[in-house]
Amino acid sequence: MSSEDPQPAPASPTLEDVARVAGVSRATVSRVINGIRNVDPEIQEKVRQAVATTGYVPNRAARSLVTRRTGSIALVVSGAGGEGGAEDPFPSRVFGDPFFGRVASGVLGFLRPRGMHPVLMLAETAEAREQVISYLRQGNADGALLVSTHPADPMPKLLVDAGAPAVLFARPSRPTPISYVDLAHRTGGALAADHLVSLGRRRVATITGPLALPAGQDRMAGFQEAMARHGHPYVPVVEGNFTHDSGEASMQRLLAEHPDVDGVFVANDLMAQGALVALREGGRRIPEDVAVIGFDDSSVALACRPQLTTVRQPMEDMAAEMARLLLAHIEEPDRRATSVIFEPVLVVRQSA
Amino acid sequence: MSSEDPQPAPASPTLEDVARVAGVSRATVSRVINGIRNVDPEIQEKVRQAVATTGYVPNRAARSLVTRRTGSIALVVSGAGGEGGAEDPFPSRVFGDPFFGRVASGVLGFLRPRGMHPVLMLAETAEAREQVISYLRQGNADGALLVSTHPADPMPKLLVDAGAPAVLFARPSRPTPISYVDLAHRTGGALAADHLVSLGRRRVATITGPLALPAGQDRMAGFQEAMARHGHPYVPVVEGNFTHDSGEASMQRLLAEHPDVDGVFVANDLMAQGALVALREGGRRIPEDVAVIGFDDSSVALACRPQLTTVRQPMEDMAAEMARLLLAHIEEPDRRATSVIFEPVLVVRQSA
DNA sequence: TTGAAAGCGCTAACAG
DNA sequence: CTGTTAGCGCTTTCAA
Repeated sequence: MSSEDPQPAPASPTLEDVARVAGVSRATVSRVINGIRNVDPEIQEKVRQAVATTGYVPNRAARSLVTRRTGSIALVVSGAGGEGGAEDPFPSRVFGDPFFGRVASGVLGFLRPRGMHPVLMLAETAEAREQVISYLRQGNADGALLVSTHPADPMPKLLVDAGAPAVLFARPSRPTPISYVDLAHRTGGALAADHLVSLGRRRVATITGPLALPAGQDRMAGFQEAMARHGHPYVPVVEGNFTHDSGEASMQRLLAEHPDVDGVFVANDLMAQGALVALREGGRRIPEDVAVIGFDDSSVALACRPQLTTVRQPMEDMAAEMARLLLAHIEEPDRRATSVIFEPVLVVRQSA
Repeated sequence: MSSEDPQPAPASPTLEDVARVAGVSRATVSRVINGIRNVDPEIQEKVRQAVATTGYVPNRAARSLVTRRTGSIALVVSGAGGEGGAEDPFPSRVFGDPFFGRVASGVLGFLRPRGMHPVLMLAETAEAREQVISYLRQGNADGALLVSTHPADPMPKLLVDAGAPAVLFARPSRPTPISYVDLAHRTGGALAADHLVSLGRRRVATITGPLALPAGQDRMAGFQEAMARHGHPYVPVVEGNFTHDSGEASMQRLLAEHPDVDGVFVANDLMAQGALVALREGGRRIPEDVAVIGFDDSSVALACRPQLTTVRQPMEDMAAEMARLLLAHIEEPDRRATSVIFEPVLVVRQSA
């Protein structure tokens, strides 16, 4: 009541301490803490008191050791590539992409209420990939969520071989027995085509993503097929790589080769932003002269002038679904690989 | 040599297994694995062999339990706010900001070679903040890196009170005995002023960040002071909030109130991008009619047309320094709080 | 230089 | 419904 005894080491209290204070056994305290029934309500109350007065928090390492669960999952962003130069801009590039933010946000939203946490990892070199696998094998994380940025990414196979629970964002380029969440990219492309046609555009073209990527292929194919259905079997195509600059360059090429183009479907918003720049420099008014449709509905769609009409990918929902699937795989290790496909929707703004 | 015996459960090998194969004790294997000297080279070799043949990887939970180290650190992005609506866009917003990507990238670059990993956490509500503290107390992470987005953020104090090793990005608004890494914002503002003056601009204005934030204050003050030194004691000011939209709106106001403005210093690139839009709509040519200088040198600076002249903040280096400081605090718990201030540099492009 | 043994803090049978 | 008893896999004195 007067002075504090100098505690030599305020080592955090353990189950043992709580048990002593509550006058019960460690096991009982453990039961109360883990919400296992079959504990006398009165004793439960006494334990809760003791927890409060001691300021007890369970030690996760000790718990993990026996439960073989960590409550963490790895959130892996992978590329391909063997070595990667000393000054590889890969990390900045990928985390800087608004894409990643939405994935992180969706994952966190699902994981957090469940007391789980994502550990950020990069897997862009062979060494980094080994590190991820080893991390999982050490039991640092219960499973992995993988966002792959390269068609030749060896990571999916490595995860399968390691027997680690895992879920991919997007279908792997090579068939792999692994769960994934994806978007109906073809439908997205078709949505864009239908809208351009309904706007009366007839001389349309498309700037695609990397065609080695299923998403790149499918957005283009969906667009072409729908245009064909509308009686336009031939659509000029320029392949981009999803960056702002490639969008600008591709649009310049398109303009040079097809100066009369009146509508463009661009496979992501970042490239569409670049395309807008090229169009303006080419003296085109948007959407009067050329209508532009992007893809993703990322934050840049709103930053564009005019604001981008775009095919929305519900990234947060997709990411949450990935987390949900992963937890299911963790609960039930022999679960079969599943895929969940989301439907895109067209968001009409000012560019088309 | 012919067929594989069906292993009932290929439970991962333990130290015990390796010891048996190598014909030594657990303790010796442990020593070899942890690189402790005083082990006979021959035995070392034998152990290494055994590790290889068994495919052993140390179990981190077991190790943590005794070492009291996890090899993880929390990377916390915090706001303020008590509750946060059901559909709080905070997570998307913050992770979508190119800012966050660069921090993550810098942190990862430093941590990875040291075998440590960041766990992503959000702390935007009272509940979430408690979760972070509890996470640290449970020994899930050895310390925390905090990126605060709000001047009234209670997180710094909570961390100090919890006695957790922690390092902040940016000086806390309220004096707090905690280490942080920051930028010489005043110098940055001065750099912008000097450049505008050297360009012959005399009717300059500034769009600031939130003035409740030290960074917002300091960038403005540095700019004003330098302008005063150049003989321009009065500079029109409009306060923005670091978003694209607020940049656009602020510029519109500036244009209405000071139609003859010929130079603007905008406190971040995102707002500068918005300002560019407003200027173009106002019929101004950039940089001929109005020179614009941004701040950060984020990816949007390059996406702007014309490309933004901007004050570069070496985010990746700053983030790496945060990680370095944090590890120092973890190694040496009684270490005094330190601050490290980085110098900004002006990156001249086309907008000024 | 090496081994034996004692835990780290917790959960999970198994009795009672 | 509660307590006793084994460990989980590792590091780390302490002896030898």
